[in-house]
Amino acid sequence: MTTTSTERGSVADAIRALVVTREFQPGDRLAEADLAARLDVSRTPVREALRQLAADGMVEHVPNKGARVVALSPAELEHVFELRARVEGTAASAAAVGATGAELDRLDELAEEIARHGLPGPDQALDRVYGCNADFHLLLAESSRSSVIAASVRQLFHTAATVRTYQGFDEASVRRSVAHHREIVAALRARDGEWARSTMHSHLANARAALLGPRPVAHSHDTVDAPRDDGADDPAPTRPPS
Amino acid sequence: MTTTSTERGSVADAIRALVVTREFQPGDRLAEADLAARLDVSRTPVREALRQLAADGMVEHVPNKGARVVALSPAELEHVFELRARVEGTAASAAAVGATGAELDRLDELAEEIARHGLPGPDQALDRVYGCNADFHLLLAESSRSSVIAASVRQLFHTAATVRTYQGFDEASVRRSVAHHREIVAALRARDGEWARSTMHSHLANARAALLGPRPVAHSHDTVDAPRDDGADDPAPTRPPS
DNA sequence: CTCCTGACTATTGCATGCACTTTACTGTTC
DNA sequence: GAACAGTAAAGTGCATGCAATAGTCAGGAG
Repeated sequence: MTTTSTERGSVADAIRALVVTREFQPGDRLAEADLAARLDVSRTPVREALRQLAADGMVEHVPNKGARVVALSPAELEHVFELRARVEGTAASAAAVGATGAELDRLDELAEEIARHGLPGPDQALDRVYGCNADFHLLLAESSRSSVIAASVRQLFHTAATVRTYQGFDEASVRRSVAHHREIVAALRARDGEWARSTMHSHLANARAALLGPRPVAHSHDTVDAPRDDGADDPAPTRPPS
Repeated sequence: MTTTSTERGSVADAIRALVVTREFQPGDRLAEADLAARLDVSRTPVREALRQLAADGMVEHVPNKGARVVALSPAELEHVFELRARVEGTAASAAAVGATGAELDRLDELAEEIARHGLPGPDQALDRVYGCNADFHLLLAESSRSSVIAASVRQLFHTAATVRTYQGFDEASVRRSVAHHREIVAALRARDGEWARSTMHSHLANARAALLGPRPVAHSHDTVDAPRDDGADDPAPTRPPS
């Protein structure tokens, strides 16, 4: 059932997978000995991976107290989407210049796979969308030909690893999202960086709205500081008291 | 001579300091045993710190081959400044809402200290500016009240740890930069997020120009792909062949 | 002279063991 | 019954040792 060994994949990836599959939920402690036993390695590589994940923002590390899966508040999720829009928009713009033909072909494949597994139909499999979506966004970042951009995208993407793609999306949001992936590749093929950037902005605004609901209106007299989160059936991402 | 022990400060910070002081230059190998001896700890915490720094983007880690200080090409430095402008602009905007009085006071102090050590005069000490500037930008990021924003700012800032603040800046650029720090705090005190954001944009555009020279003009017939870097006397940041 | 092959060295990757900190429990005292 | 102290258990932090891999150099064949 669970992959019983690390199998040449890094320990950090294995732990990320455990978080993505909700085996560890936001706020859960990540005990080193426990992870070491699960992944069938010693505590040493586990500790290294946890430090790495902590720097990535997926895990919170407190000295002498261990690591926990980060629990993002709705306000912080808003920030994740804002930063992703800006950073991945830049990535898309740079990828319009730098992407190779092979990368564009692979992005096409991934966009189609996301469509197959995301849209209603015989092949729908929402639990398989997360991986394809991750591959799409991270490959796009690589296509920017900039290690700096790629690292920033990776960090932000992994920070939101607990947000499962398309889970809780309404169908219209899913259709828009699927269309965005295809359109981004079209923009890249046209070598139009601004087209790619703005489509990426739309893509992430759509995801934000599907997960978090309408944006809070600053000068309204109700719910000034608390963004809505209807539409998302995630467990309330309340931050554990530090 | 060198700080002979880690003294309660984390090993990662100690290694960062070695890079900032140019004891290790971009492209240099970071051998675990060597660092362990220098910092008077065993290889284990050194390895953990290197993984962390690799996730932060300051160090490049190749399996079975060890870690090297990242050498950023001029094109990647351009990307660092673009992303910093977008991400730290967002941080400044959020800090205008969230910064506490104590944080604003500390930012004021840091801005003044940067002025004292950066501007010509009896207290000028360019080598001390880096630390103050780092404190300023990282504290500003903390003031955003968002761990996500803070982590992104940290990552981008540390990625460019090899760029020494104000070294090679002409005097006009230094004066602008000093004024920017003060103006940003003024904008935060006015709780004006857009003011803070745009001043931060100017601040980083100024730093970019001082270090990298005029931006390449896309549709010019000369130097299309190679950004100028006159004005910076840094050693040519050529990327080692991978 | 060049290229290939082999062993040797240096360095990384990982497992294990011990010391110290934190936490939870239990027994005692007010 | 509640609060506190002392102790035991659990878990992290770090050092050390061994196995495995990459890099280096010497030797020999073409």
